Amino acid sequence: MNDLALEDVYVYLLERTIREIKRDFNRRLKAAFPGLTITSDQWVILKRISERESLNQREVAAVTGKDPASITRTLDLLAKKNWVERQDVPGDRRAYQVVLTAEGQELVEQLIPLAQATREAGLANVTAEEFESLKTVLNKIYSNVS
Amino acid sequence: MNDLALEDVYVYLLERTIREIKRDFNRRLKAAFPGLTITSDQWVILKRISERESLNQREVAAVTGKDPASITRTLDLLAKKNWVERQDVPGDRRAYQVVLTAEGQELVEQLIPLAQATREAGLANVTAEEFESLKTVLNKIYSNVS
DNA sequence: CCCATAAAATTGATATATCAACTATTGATA
DNA sequence: TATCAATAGTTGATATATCAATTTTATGGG
Repeated sequence: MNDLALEDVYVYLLERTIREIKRDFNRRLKAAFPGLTITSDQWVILKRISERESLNQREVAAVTGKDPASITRTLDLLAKKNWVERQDVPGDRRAYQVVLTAEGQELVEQLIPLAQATREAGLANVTAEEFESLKTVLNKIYSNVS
Repeated sequence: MNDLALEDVYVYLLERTIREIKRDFNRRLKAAFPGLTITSDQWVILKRISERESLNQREVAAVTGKDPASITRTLDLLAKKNWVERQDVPGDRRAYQVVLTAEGQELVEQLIPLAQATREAGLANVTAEEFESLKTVLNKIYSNVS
């Protein structure tokens, strides 16, 4: 990082990219569903929950790549909005099963096209090879530093 | 994002990578300088300031890719630790010039090798072509969503 | 069966991000 | 030159991340 041009500071590029992706998602959200307040982080959690029969918070953390502590707090928000519910797990009183409410289900269905469009817009003109390379490099870096 | 395998959710890959890079930096920091408490975000700001003769907070925001509001608050922390100083700008009473203190200078000098090592470790076994491709794709995505 | 240890979730402290509102100042222009 | 828009910075509200500590419950080995 010693006097590198900004474009060679890959952490900077990564952060900038993520920031803009999230901003893009929020913009689209606001345009398509004015009045709806959901963050992209909340969306990811809802979406991942919707993909499973049942999962506990630990698993939500795993499938979203987030910290269990963050999950606890974000689920509180999502529960307050009546999009998710914590249910007791038979046989393990430490854990909760996290499920979408009917309202949460409906919301996810509504937002899926927007999420897909956002993804496609982000990857427009990125070739399949480039995308593969992106994944390869990110995985390399990830395992290098893990 | 519709039922994509996790590894194809590139936002997930990006976030995961950044998170682990920062964690790696913090681990190395703690190992090499136990007792020193500086976050990787603070480090980036210090380093960027050290590279210029003088810059105002707006410019600090620009060269770090961070929000002016975040810069204000992080500079407060850095000033409290006596690593940076806000100086009046002659001719513009709205702005501050941000400079490192002697102590801040020294700290930056000390940490540069660690930052370089962290960078190199992260990019180990990433080829030059792969790195170029990474930059290309991130820039493409960035401009797609901006 | 007991106990040590692990696991699931929560909480607290702190740092950062985002966006909007706000203050103070500057600059452009009518 | 009076005014109004733009700029630099701060602040408030809210969301999220991280790490450590804590609580409650499970579990495996003796």
